[in-house]
Amino acid sequence: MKFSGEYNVSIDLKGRVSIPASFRDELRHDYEAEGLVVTRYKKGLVAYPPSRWAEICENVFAMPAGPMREANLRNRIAPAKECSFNAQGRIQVPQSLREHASLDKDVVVIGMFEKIEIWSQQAHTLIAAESESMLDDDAQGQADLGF
Amino acid sequence: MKFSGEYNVSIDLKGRVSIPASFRDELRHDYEAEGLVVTRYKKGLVAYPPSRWAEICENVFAMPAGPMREANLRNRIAPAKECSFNAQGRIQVPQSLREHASLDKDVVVIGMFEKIEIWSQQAHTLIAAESESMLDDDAQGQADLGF
DNA sequence: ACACCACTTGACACTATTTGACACTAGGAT
DNA sequence: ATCCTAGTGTCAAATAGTGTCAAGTGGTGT
Repeated sequence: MKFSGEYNVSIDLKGRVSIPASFRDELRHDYEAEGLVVTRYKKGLVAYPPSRWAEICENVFAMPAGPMREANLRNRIAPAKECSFNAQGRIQVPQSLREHASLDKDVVVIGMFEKIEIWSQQAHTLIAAESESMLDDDAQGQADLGF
Repeated sequence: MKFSGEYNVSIDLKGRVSIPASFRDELRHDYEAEGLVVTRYKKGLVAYPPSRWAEICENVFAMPAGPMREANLRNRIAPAKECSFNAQGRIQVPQSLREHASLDKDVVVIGMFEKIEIWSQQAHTLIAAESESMLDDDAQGQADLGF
């Protein structure tokens, strides 16, 4: 049922991140993929099944030339790397992406249905707090949604 | 799979820049080239496989005489230099180009499909932050693209 | 509560790639 | 002619990435 759940995982000393088994199963069964395409996203990273990624690329390539297209190419498409799982279910995240997301030891991996987000624990705490206060401020919206 | 990925590389004390092995492989296999043509581009540099560069030159030469053609000749075609790899996979970037892009110690090399961009770390941080804030401000656009 | 099992993590050895260093060459200026 | 600077070729050290093993961890079912 798509990627979901929040996992604290660790990164080994060479920069490999363990991807939870449930996500790997999901990928194998629903996408027939043995890897993920990882790229920058805000102060963290996102990962997509390769087939999803191909669609996104199409969309970006189809944009009219201009600063928006440039920005997407430079900050999303260009830094992306396809990473495959090793025997233990880890992916090697390239150094530049690790640095971008300040991944050092503890990382949080979150299933977001179509995509998977990867954050440093600090960054995740921050963004989660931000989101929480947005929700707090919108009690009506929450109620309307049925929460 | 064309050039892609973002790499932090360093420049040696004589002005040679290491080109990532993956780009060199790509060049060898898809372009049968052992070097790159480097030229100015905004506040940084771009590098093209020689065969691509030849096409670009054709296009510029074919332009009708006028200030636009002049500008392209002066700022893109004229400063270009074909650089070949040394045994360690480095290219010697001419001084004038190094100065133009303020390359001193840490440089960022980015695969942009048909071309490769080369920035000083500072310049890249700047331009990436700019692009990121553009993307942030256009949440709808990002969603439409599938991100 | 216990034993079991699957998953995650740390570690290590090995390979590939990148980097710093140094000696050497060519060309320009004095 | 000689000095100085910029560039070249090459070596070897350092760093980064890969594959794999085995110990740890947490969850499951009985």
